[in-house]
Amino acid sequence: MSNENRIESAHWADQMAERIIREKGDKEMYTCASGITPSGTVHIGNFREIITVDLVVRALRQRGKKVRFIYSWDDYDVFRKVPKNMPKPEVLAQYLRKPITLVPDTTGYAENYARANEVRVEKILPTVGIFPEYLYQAERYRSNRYVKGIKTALEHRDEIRAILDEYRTEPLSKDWYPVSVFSSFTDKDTTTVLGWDGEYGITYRDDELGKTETIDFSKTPYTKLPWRIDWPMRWAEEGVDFEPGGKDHLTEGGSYDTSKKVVELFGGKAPVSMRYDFIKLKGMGGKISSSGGEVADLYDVLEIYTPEIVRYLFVGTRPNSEFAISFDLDVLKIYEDYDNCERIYFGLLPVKEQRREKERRIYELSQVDSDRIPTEPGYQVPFRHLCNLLQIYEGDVEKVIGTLKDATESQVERLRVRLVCAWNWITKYAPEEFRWALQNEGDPLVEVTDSERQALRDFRRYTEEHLDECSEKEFSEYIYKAAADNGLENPDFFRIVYLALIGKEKGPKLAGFVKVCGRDKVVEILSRY
RNA sequence: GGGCCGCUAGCUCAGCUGGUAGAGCAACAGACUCUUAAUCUGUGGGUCAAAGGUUCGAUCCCUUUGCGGCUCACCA
Repeated sequence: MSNENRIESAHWADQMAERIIREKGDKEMYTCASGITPSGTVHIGNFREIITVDLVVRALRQRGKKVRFIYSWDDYDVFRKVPKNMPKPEVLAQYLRKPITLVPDTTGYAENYARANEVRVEKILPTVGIFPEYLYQAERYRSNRYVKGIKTALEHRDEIRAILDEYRTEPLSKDWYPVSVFSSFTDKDTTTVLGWDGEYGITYRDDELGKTETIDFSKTPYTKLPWRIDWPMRWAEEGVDFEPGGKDHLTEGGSYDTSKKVVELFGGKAPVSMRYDFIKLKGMGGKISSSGGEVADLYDVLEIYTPEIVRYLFVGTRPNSEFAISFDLDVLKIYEDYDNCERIYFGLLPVKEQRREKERRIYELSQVDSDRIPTEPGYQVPFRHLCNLLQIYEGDVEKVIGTLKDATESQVERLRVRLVCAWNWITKYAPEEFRWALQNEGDPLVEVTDSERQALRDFRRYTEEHLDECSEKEFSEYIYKAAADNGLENPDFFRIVYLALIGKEKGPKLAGFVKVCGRDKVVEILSRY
C-alpha cells in the first residue's frame, strides 16, 4: 500500500517517468539522453539539463526499469568565437570555423579545446552522483559511424527542406543540401556543398581557397549533419526515449518541432521531452565573469553547497521555472531548508501527511547515492553556528569536529563536507560584518584606559572561574558586573571586549560567543591586558 | 507575428491532478540594562491580475483581456 503510494509520487521526476512508460510503452530498457556543445565552460545552467535527466533516470530505475543514460558531447561543432577568459586568444583565433575537437587547449590541460571542457565536467559529476555514458560526436562522425544517417538525410533532402521551411521566413534554396562539410584543405566549415552523386560522393567548394573537390563521406571525416538534422538522426540512432531541452529548443518552430518530423525519415520516433528554464545567479559579487555575464559552473556551486544540497536545489524546483542559485546570505536559509526537509524525512518535525510525502521524495532524490539513503539525520548544526566555530578555529575543520563530541561517524563525514563549504563561503562570499578572527599575540593591543583594563581583567577572572558552570544567561550577569564595577557603560565595555577579542567593534552575541570560544581561549587572549 | 511562462500578504515565493490560502523576511506588540541577515514569544495582513464560463463549489479547469518576461522565425 505505502509502496504503491511511493510510486505514484507527485514529484515531477516520477510523473515524467510514468509519462515515458505510458507514451513509449512498457519496454525493458529506456534510453534517456542529454548533451551539449563543449564550446566553452559548461555552466550551472547546462547542469540543469544533466540533473533533470538524472532524476528521471532514477525515477525509472526505481520502477524496476533498465535505463541507458547517455550524454552526447557535440564536439564536432564549429569553433565560432574565442572566449574572453582563455589564454593565448591569438592562437585560438587561427582555429575559428574549425571543429572544436581540432582546436588546441591553450591552458594545456587536455589534448584539445573541446576535451578540456569535457574533462572538467566528467570529473565532477560523480561527486553529485551522476554517471552518464559519454558519447563523443567528433569521434563518431570522423570514424564514419553516421554514414547511413548522412545518406538517409541526402536521400530525403526535399522532405527535410520542406519540414524546415515550414518555420523559416526565408525558404532554403533549391541548391541546399542537408549536410555540412569541413574543408579537407583547411578543416574549416567555410564551404558550400555543390552536389551529391546519389551514393557517397559529395562535391563541395572551399569558399576561402576557391577550390572544388569531391569526397567520399563514407571514408573521409569531413561531413557532418547540421543541428536540426543531426539531433533527430541521433534520436533514431540511439533510440532515445527521453531528452529534455531548453526553452530555445522547445518552442513552436524550434528544433524539437522540426526534429520531431525529421526523425521519422530516419525511421525513429521523437523522445518524450520536457522543457527546463534557465538558472540565475545571485550574490556572486561579479567574482566569476567571462564574456560579459556572470558565469558559475558546478565547481563554483559545490564550493559552498554540499552535493546533497546542490541536488536539493534542483530536485525541489520544477524544471519549467527559473530560479536563482544564491551565493549571498540566502545560503544560510538554503541550509536551513535542507535540514528541515531532513527532519521531516526522519519524522522529527511533524507535518501534514501530504507535505511529508513530498519532502520525503525530495530528500531521497537529493541524496548522492540512491542506494545509500542516510539512516539517521545529520548532526544538525545551524550553518551560522558552523561559521562561528570555524572562525574561532581559523578554518580548521578537524578542530571544529573535535568540539562536537557526540556525532556519529556518518554524521562526522557529512559534517566535514559542510564545514569545508561553510569556510569557503565565509572566506569568499560572506559579507564583511560576518567575518572576524580571534586576536592572537601578533595583533596590536587595544588602547585602554585604566578602568577599562581593570574591567577586562575582571571579565577574564569571571571567565576563568565561572564560565564553565554558568548558563549563558547567568554568565551575562558577570559581564554586566565587570562593566558596572569599573564605572563603564555597557555599550562601551562591549565594544572594548570585542576589540580585544576579535579586533572589531561588534561581534556575535557576547555571552554565547564566549561560551562557544571556550574558557581557555578567551582567558589566553585577555591575559594580554 | 507565432509559441511558452508568470501575475497569490509590503518583499521573495509555496500551494502537484477543484473543497473559499501558507512559509521566510519585513511590519506591529511584549520580553532580553549590547549588536551585525538580527535573540525569544505573540499578532496583524491577501475580492489568489480582471471579466465571463463549467461546477453544489475554482487560486487551481475553459474563454477573453491587461501587464511582465522568455523564446522561435539565422546558427547551434
